[in-house]
Amino acid sequence: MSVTIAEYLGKRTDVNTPVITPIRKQRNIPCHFMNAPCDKISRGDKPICSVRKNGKTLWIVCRHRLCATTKNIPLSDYQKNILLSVAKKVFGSSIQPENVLIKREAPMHVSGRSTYKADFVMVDNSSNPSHMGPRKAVLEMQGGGETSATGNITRHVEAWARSRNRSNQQLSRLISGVGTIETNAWRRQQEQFLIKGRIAMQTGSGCGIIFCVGTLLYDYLLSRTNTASLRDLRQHNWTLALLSFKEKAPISAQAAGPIDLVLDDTRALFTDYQAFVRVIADVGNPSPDTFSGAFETLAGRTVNL
DNA sequence: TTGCCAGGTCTGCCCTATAA
DNA sequence: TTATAGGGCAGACCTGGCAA
Repeated sequence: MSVTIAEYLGKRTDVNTPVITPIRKQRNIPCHFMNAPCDKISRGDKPICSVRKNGKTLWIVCRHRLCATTKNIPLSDYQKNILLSVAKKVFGSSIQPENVLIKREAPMHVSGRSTYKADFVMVDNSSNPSHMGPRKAVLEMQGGGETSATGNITRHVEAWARSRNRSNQQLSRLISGVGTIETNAWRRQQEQFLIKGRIAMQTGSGCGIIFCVGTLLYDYLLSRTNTASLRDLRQHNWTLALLSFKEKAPISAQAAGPIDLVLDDTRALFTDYQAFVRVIADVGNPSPDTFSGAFETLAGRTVNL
């Protein structure tokens, strides 16, 4: 397993120029994707936005890369474009920006004192909606997640920063022993997906949930579930949309700067939320050997069942 | 009303354990 | 060696409570 660094502080590494400059820990270095400083730099981490699994498929490793949810700062043009592309996909391509309502980190109340937060709540506020799906939706964004052996990435970046003959090519070399952890990303999202989706369904008709992920996470989810039984409700009253963002163009055709992300038409699922939850829960098979064989009693004796 | 603080949520970083 | 699974930790950010 290996990865390459795809973006460093909003700059793709697979172009030779301009040569990327290493950034040391400091505050107020702007993030390319939101109207706020890069918080990785401010806390002393390396400003890696995304990596490529085995040098190929993009895996986002910064929470702000796909679409930052931070409140009380103006949405950047980049965020607006991402959110509008989602709105067009779920509410219809004719929807206008002024009819897309957004709430960031919206509280979602569960029993007891606990409160979950929806990354976004998105509302179609147009007077004559041109779609059959929900007009209000919880929107969760998870472009990627963690990698294993992050220390290897840190050491790789530090060696690049120390190098006298520093180049983008050196920064984007394969880092071995590092893998993407789709399992962890899904593990952490699963609880929120179940609870926030449930809240959306209970809130009333016209509410749905949209889950935006990256290519690797989309493929991981579908490989773990039997979605063949799910009805395609794209043109009907879907309550769950699973969408995937991918790179816009082949790497060679890209200019310097950030990697463009677009929704992947080949990776999109519109279906019934409850049916999808059943499919998720239905991955287990009977396992009689788990409940038989050698056991130990609390007194220290071995018992075979 | 304002400012401070504690606590909660979310998520990336780093690590270990285990099995194939 | 690689893939998978999971735990501890830290930082950013937000909310609610409380005192001034």
